[in-house]
Amino acid sequence: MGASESQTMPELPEVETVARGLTPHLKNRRFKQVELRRKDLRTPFPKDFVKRLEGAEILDISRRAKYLLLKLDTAETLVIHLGMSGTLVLRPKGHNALPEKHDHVLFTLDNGMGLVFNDPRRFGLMDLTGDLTTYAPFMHLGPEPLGKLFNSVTLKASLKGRNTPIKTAIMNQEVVVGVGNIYASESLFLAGISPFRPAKSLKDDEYQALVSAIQKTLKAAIKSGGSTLRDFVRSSGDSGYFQHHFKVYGREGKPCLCGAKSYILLITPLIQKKVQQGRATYYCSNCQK
DNA sequence: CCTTGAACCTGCGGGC
DNA sequence: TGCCCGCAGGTTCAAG
Repeated sequence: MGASESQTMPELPEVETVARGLTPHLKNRRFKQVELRRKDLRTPFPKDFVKRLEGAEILDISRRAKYLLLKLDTAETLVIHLGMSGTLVLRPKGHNALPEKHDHVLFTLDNGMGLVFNDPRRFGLMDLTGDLTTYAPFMHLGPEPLGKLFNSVTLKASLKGRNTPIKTAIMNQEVVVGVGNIYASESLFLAGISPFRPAKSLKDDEYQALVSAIQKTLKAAIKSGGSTLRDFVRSSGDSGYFQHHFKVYGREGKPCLCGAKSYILLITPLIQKKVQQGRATYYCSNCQK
């Protein structure tokens, strides 16, 4: 039937879902051919990019922060960031369709399958590195939100003295990785914390509530992505995985789910939207203090 | 060091 | 219908 595809929108759960979805198709395959259809994305492709990839075997597919990592048998790792609008699309063997608009990189695997990187806004990037432990773009990344290094103690410590709004703070990849504009709003709503509070001003139990909320939100989104993946085939026209069950994001003017359950309030609280640091924040002023 | 705002780029939808 | 504006899920850099 249709092409086998990887559809993504790029916060941690989406990148994680892509990594998991690509794994059965890419693991232990080799890049037979790589074609660049332009010389750069957000950054230039590294020197000899094609030459360094062609013939290499993909040993493992993983994720760090919002980056996809393809470990190769050449002692290098292909680093891919999807930016705001990047997608990786798998094409079945024999699928000889002409490249579409914004198809920037065409990979052909040794079994004939294709992998296409499409990115209209070109905020994505691809790079190759031999040593991730000294890879400059990763040196200042904060802890993985689902790892042991992310907890109320470490979060509080990293936000000490910070007056920046807590919503902005948790989107800072040096504080914790993977949380983007959607899940920042969602997590703060779940934690009952106002996005406008200074980052340093939370009480200990609030840092704990926020850590738990971030983890719960991201885990649920990953689970949702995985269940929607359905063997990695996406019907065309589908707008994406997770649009459906956001509690606050994109719901400006709609009734808050918590408030709607209240028998005490005479009016139903509505979700509000405000711009913080140039990004839309959605929240309920009744539920979040 | 901390914080904010702008820049990068294209497409889409709403308002007039 | 067409044009203009604002907005979009990320990251980086400059300036205050």
